[in-house]
Amino acid sequence: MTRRKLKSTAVTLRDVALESGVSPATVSIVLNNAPLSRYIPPTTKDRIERAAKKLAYRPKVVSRFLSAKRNRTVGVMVFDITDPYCTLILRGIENALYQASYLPILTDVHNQRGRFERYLEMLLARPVEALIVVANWLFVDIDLLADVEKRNIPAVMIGRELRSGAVSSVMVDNEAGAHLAMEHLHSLGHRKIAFIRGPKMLGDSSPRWRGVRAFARSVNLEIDPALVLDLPDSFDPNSSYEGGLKLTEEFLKHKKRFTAVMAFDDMTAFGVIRCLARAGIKVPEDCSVIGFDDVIPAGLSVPSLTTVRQPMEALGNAAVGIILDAVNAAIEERESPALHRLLAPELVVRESTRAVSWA
Amino acid sequence: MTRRKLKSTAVTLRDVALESGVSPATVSIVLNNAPLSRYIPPTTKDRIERAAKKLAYRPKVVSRFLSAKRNRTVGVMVFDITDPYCTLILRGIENALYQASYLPILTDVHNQRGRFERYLEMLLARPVEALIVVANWLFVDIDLLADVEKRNIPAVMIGRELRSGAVSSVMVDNEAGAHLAMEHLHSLGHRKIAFIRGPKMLGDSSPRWRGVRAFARSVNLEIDPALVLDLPDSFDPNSSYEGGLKLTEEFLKHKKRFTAVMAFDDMTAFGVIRCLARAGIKVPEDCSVIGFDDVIPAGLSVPSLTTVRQPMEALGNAAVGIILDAVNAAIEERESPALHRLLAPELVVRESTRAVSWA
DNA sequence: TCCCGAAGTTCGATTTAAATG
DNA sequence: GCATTTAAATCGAACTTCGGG
Repeated sequence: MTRRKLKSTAVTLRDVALESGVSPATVSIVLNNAPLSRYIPPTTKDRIERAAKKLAYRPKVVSRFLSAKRNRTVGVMVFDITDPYCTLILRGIENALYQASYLPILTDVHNQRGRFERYLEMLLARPVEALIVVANWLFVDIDLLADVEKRNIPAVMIGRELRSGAVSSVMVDNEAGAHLAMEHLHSLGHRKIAFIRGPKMLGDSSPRWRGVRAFARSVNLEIDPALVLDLPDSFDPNSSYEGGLKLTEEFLKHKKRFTAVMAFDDMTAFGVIRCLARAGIKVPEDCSVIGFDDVIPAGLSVPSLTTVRQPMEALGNAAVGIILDAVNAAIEERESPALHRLLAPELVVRESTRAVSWA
Repeated sequence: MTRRKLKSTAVTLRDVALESGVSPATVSIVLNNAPLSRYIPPTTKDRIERAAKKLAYRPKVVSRFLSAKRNRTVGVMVFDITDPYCTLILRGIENALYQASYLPILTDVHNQRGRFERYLEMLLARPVEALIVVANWLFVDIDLLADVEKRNIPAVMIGRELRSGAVSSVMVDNEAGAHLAMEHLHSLGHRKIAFIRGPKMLGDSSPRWRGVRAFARSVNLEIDPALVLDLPDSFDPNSSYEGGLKLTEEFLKHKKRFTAVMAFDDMTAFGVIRCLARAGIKVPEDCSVIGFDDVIPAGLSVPSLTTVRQPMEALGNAAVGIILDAVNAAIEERESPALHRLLAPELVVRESTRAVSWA
């Protein structure tokens, strides 16, 4: 049988009523265990329940929450689903939503502003009960504020902060993370460290650099300006890999000696390692490399990557907690201020870093 | 301002009507550019349009498509969103859906049967117009057939075929892919090839092996049974990486000489490379390794991985095409048979394979 | 007193038939 | 009779009220 019957066969409350020989009202009362169901005899209840089961009846959520103005759906926007960073956050979001019996509508913005706007409209038009945005780039701004705030839809951003406004945020503590990385390299004896900083556009970049400088100051480590380069601003998803590659070439060209590279993120670190490999420089024997994020490939590559882990599932989780609280607050007519949470990163030591050889 | 107004502010047609001083009907007519709008003077139109803009009015999809029994939403189920294989397919699905102004509800089954069932219920209860399932494991079976077919919801599976039933499928041509891989290794002079086959449970495994044997026969290549091992059946997402690692150890223990390894998929290949590296065997100098899938890390690792690319975005695209056709067919009360499409794979030559050294 | 069911309500956008000037 | 506008019915499905038996 590969044919499809033409008549729609969605099972409705009425069907269950017909099947069990009672009225829709009775079915509703029994199935929802409403107060009135006290008066309904067990035999009838049983009959109804079996009929519902037999027909695989599920109340449609749109109808059910018609008057409650709810639909147990939240909109999720990611900047690039192809980016493993997004993937792990998504896992955290999905998991938390599942616990709460919510479903996510997923939209992938492809790092394009136009796409972001169109998707935002589509999500608001559903409408969704709340919005979670995983965004590192900054094109998410006035629009989010204007439209979302006007409609009072709880919103939270992961990975970026939007001070001023009703939009909450959840982020990793970038400064602490950079501190962790520096501490690790320093404890391995590295003193000549090259840095590939993030693009200036990126909100993560400056706190990480702050963390680096703070640590350097605290141990009297000198940072050679010639060994500091910035990833270019770019919307190309592969840009940090390419950037790591090219900027490492720069370092090598200048003939400045360094024993370790601190990359802005894991993708950059992969680019760095690739470039060093080409130049015949072995990681970690000749040079240590540390990343940031702990994206899935980090543990798989050869050598596996030492990195600072963002608690990505926890980020997703926290975001869901925030918006669900806000949704409940709105229902109970309570106020709910925008929240801004910082989550602690964690150092993951693998193979790409090693103590400097004094030979 | 971090406070949230208490009154719900969903803007409705009525609000626009109030704002512009006309009736809801007029607003609807103007905003939809309905035939009747011919008679409405530009001044009124303008007033309405400005009011709509000012209030950021968006017609709710559920209301709009109430009579049409549609909601422009499809359910997407993936077995593990953390798997880069899923990620690229998702990109294809998302893209095609976007073109058609549909939105996906994403569910991640975590390779767990119970989760699959619960999610299936939730999606059917929405309801969604159609269902796309990215599944390699086989727990998707009778249930999908029973419930989905009962409700006449168009469904398509990516990566697995469910002959018998109304469920369509889209897959890569595994046999052709294996053939491609073998041809490549053979042309590089490899004759002693070790094989790590997929888990028996997996639908992909047997056609790939068929492709291997067909090619071997065609060039009179002998396959040493001692150099053929199977990945264990497992639901652990990391299992193929671990499997590649362990099975390669087996090969090395047996002291059988081989110059190339054909891994079931890229993750397995990463495990293989890791194991070889530990044993001091260089890839590709001492041994070539080829994968299957072309997941994102494949191009990033050192050495980058030669592999057989599944056209994953195209898979997602094709799936969307199929279910959208089916949805339209249902609306027009046409029949629509289940479709089964095979897409061609592509060889991607990178660094992990090299001609055998005859030295 | 206890149980049931017909009829009406809910959401918001569209559509129709009719009412204005 | 014509150009504009609108009140009211409709859609789907679950839920709720109220009165009858």
